[in-house]
Amino acid sequence: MNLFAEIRAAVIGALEEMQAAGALPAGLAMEAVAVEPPRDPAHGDMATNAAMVLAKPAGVNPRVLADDLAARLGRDRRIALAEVAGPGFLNLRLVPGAWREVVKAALAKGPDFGRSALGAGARVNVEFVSANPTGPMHVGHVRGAVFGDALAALLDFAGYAVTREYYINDGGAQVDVLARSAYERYREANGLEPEIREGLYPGDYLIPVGEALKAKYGTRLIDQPEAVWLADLRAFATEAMMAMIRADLALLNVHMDVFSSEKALYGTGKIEAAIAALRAQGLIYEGTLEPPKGKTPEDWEPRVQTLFRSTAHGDDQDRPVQKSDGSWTYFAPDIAYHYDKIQRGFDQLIDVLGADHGGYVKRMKAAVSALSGGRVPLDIKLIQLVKLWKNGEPFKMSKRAGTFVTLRDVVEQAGADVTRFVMLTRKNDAALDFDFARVLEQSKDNPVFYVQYAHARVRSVLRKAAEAGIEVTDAALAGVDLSGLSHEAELALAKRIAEWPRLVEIAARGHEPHRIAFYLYELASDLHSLWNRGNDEPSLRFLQADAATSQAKIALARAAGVVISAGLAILGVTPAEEMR
RNA sequence: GGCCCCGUAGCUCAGGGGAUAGAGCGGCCGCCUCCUAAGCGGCAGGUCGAUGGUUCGAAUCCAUCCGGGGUCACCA
Repeated sequence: MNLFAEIRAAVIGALEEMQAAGALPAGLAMEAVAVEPPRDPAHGDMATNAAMVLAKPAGVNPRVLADDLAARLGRDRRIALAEVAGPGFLNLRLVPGAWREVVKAALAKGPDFGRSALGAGARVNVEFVSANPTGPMHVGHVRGAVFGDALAALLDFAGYAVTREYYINDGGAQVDVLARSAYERYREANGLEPEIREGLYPGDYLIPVGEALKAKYGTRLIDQPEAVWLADLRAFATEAMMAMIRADLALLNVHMDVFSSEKALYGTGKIEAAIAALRAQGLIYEGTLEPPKGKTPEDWEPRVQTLFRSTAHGDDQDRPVQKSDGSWTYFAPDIAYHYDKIQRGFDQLIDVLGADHGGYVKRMKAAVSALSGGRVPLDIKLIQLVKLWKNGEPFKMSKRAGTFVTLRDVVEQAGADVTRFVMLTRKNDAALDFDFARVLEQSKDNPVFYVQYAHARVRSVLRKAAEAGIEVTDAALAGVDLSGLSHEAELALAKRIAEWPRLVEIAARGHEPHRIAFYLYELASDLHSLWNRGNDEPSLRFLQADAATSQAKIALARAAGVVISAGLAILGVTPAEEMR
């Protein structure tokens, strides 16, 4: 039940009546008509801009239009008052019963309250993390992992068929480096001195891989040329790294549906097929790129390469897909990978990438646009940096110096719930400060505890009520007479609950899971506020002497709890039962 | 130099065509014999980076500029 959508439908219905009555011309575009909560509650419960938006195209005085609309909406039994205000807003005040219906709906639908049909089952592929399989995940990956997972959950809740996918970059030179690094650890496991040369991965995490290689190969590979072992070790070490990465993701409660391999695109004709598809559209040609404008690199020299005419689809410059020696650039398998996603039948693609991939956005969108004939939209969400702080000091991370903060470090210190919530309490395109001291403090500085506390308070009320012999199952509460809920503080909470389905759709449309976190904070605030009103006004406490009165108030609290828990589920955070 | 992101209260950030721009922290003043005070109420604090433009209406859209960050051809 989305009350805002329902009232909007009533507004549209009234406008159509006016068209039928000849008060408005036929064929008006109604998309811009909105029904929203006004910024100032004094203006009412909902406001519509219909008169202002339609006055000009209809050629009607906005005041006349608004008055007519107000009279018609006033007959709706859910609307107590419809009045024209300000520059032409139509402010609506709903009867208390409308809000009580929302509370009932929340209790009846439970965790599914707010679930939307917005996506209409459209298939969406969310690709995220895709960390190189060369070591454990570090803090830099955490935000993208949490964001992608929450976005996927949000889209699922909004009615999309979602696939969570990880693209394994196992085709490039970095896995050769990994294999050579693992080889040195293998030699070490056999009692030899490892030669961790400059450019190899020095991390301790490869020591167990060396041991495993010894167990598998014994001493057979020692002093053998690279050509003998490179391919095998690449596969072995990559698999070991992916096992580690899966375990790291599990610590954050992130679980992928599909792992796709870059390597699997080579030698199978997939890259060739993707490039051929572009070539068929005349988008592949041999040519020489202009040097970058303004600042030409010292060693710039013109080169003839195979280029993708990405400028035909909005890019600033055409992009090479083959190097001058004929081998593929990194871009070619990426094109093939996205082509594969299109061919698997997805209606929408989303890539979650680090902000350092900004320069990559236009070319990838161009490729997807060309390969799907403009059918499949690609949204690329760039995740800004996380700056680590510890006790007010910037916490520097350097692979070389060995001060390497892993995902595991973060989760083991802060916990998955806190980590996830904090990472999601910010827009993806704004940088995020992550202060260990503050996050570990478990104080009110930390919004996750504030929201958790609200949920715990609801659970506490339910426990107390049950002890007092009041029936508080969701089924019982959903059938309770709610007419006792009439105080403005109680209705304020019900109104916030009513915003939840609308908020879900806004967040899903914009691919903005952070809106869920901010909404939950506001909902928690309303609950805490009502709770404290009970200190001064005993009639506002949830537990009353009379069981029936208690049930109505508890139904409201429980409805808030239902929404908090549904929202936290999208964020991947466990709701707290109690905070002791 | 090109492209992308950011610029809103002392600090950290929401709001991204709508009415008098919000929250947390920090500061000041209050609230526990009462469902958990990890909470609540109040006060102070703003030329929404700047200038033009579009619009009935701009923090929001467009242009230019100024700050900050990222990125820029055989690395993925």
